[in-house]
Amino acid sequence: MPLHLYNTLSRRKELFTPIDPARVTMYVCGPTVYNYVHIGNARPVVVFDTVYRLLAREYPKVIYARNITDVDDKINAAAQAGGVDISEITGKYTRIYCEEMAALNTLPPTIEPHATQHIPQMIAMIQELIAGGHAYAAEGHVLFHVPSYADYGKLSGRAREDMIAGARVEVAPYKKDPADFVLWKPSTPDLPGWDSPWGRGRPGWHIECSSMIETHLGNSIDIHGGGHDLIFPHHENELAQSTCAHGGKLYVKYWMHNGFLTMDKEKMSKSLGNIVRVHELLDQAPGEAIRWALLSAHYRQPLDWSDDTLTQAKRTLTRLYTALEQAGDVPAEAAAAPAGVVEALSDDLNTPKAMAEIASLAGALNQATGPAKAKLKGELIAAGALLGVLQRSPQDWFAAVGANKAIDSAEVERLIAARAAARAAKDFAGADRIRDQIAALGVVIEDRAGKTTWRAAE
RNA sequence: GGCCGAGUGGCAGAGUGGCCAUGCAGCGGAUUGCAAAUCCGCGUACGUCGGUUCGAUUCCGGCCUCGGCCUCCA
Repeated sequence: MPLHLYNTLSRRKELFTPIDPARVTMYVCGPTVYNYVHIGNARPVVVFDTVYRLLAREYPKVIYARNITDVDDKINAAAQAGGVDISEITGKYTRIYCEEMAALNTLPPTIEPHATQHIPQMIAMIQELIAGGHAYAAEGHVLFHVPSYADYGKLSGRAREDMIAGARVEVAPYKKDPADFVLWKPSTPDLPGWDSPWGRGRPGWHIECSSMIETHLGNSIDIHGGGHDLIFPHHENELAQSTCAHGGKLYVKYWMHNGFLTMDKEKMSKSLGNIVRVHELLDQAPGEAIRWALLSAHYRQPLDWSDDTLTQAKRTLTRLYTALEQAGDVPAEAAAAPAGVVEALSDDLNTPKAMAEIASLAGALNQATGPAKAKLKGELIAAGALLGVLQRSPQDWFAAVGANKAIDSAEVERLIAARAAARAAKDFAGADRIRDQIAALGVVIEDRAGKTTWRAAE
C-alpha cells in the first residue's frame, strides 16, 4: 500500500503525493529552549523522525526542518531569574535538547533554524502582510487582521462566532477585531529586541515558524507536524498569515498532529507539574527503550505514561536483541524491511502494528535454521531501522540496560568460573548456590551451547 | 457552552461486519542437572441501552464516563 497519512485539515487519511517528488519537505515545531524537555515534548520528535525515515526510504531528497524557538517571554523570565544573559539559557538548553533527542535515536533534521536568526525575514513578511491589507500597526504592535482571511478557522474547525463567544481574555484596546493576533510586539530596553519599522521590538510566536518555513522550505510544503495542542491557535494562525503573505498559495499539503502523552490520564504539562523529564528517564533506561515506548501507541492516540510503560519497552527490546544474539552465528543478510512492516507504517504510521510484525519476525528467527536464519536476521534489523531501533549489537544493548547499575563484571566472571567448576564436578547444589550469589548481584545467567553468558537483570 | 477525541482480556495496545492481533504478566507442556533463554498450547476482551443485519466489538442513534482545545503549552 502506498503511503497514506491522516490530514488534520480534511480529517481523513489521504494518499501522500508530494508537491515535488524530487524535493519532499517537512517542518515540525521544535522546542522553546528555556528548560529541560519532558517526555511529552519528545513524542512528536520521535514520531516525525519515524515519518522522516519512512519518507527517506521512498524519496531521494527529503528536507526536514525542526526549529529552535530562542526568543520567548519564558526564556526572558528564566534568564532574569538566573541573573544570566539570555543566550546562556538558550545555548545551554539547545545543546541539551539536541543531545537528548540524539539519545532517542532521532536523526538530525536537515535544518535546525533558530528564530533569532530570521528576524529580517519575519519583518519582511510582516511588511508584505501590511501591504496586502492583512495586517496593521497599532501602538508599537503589528496585528494580523483575522477577518481578512475568509478561511480562518478551517484547520481547527472553529467558527468565528464560537471563538468570540468563548473569548475569555480581555481584548486589547488597539485590536480592530478580538481575534486579531500579534505579529510584532514592542520590547522594553531590558528585553531582547530588534529595530523594525514599528520601533524596537520582537516577533510574535506564530510568525517565526511561517518565516522559517518560507526561508528554508519554500511557500508550499508537504508536511507540517506538531502536537495536537498546536492546532489552535498556532497552526491556524500560521496558515492564515502564510497563505495571505503568499497570495493565497497552498501553505501545507498535509497537517499532522500527534496525540498527547498523559500521566494518570491527564495531560503532561509544565503548568500542571506532572512532568517526567527526558534526562531523568535516560538514567533509568536506554534512549532506545524510551523511543520504543513512545512508538508503542499509535501517534494520534493518547499514550498514558507510567513506569510500567518503560519496563515493558525494555523487556520487549531485550527479547528482540536476544533473538539477534542467538542468531549471532550467522551474518545478517542485506535485506529490505519486510512488506508487513512497511505496510503497517504506510497506513498512517501504524507503529503498534509494525511492532507486532517485528515480534513475529523475531519468533521466526528464533526457530529458523540454515539460510533462512541469515535472511530473517537481516530483515529484523532492516525493520528495526525504520523504527529507529535494533541498530546496535545485542551485547551493547545488554550493557546499556545494566549501565545504570553498578555491576562488578570481574566478580561475575569469577563466580561463573566457580560455578562451571562445580558443575563439572557434578556439585549441582554448589553450582546453584553460586548462581544465587550471581542473581543477588542483579545478573541473569544463561547456559547455552555449552557456554555461560550473563546480562543485567532489569 | 462550542469544537475534537477516547472507552478492547490482569496490564499495554492494534484491528475487523462472521475466522489469529502482538507484547508483558499468568497457567500447562517441551527443552534444561536445575534454571534462564527458546518453542508449543491455554484463557468465553471489546462502556451502556436501543436500531440496522442471517450475523456487530466493528455500521447508525441515545446515554454514561474520561480526556484535549477554545489562554503559554508537544
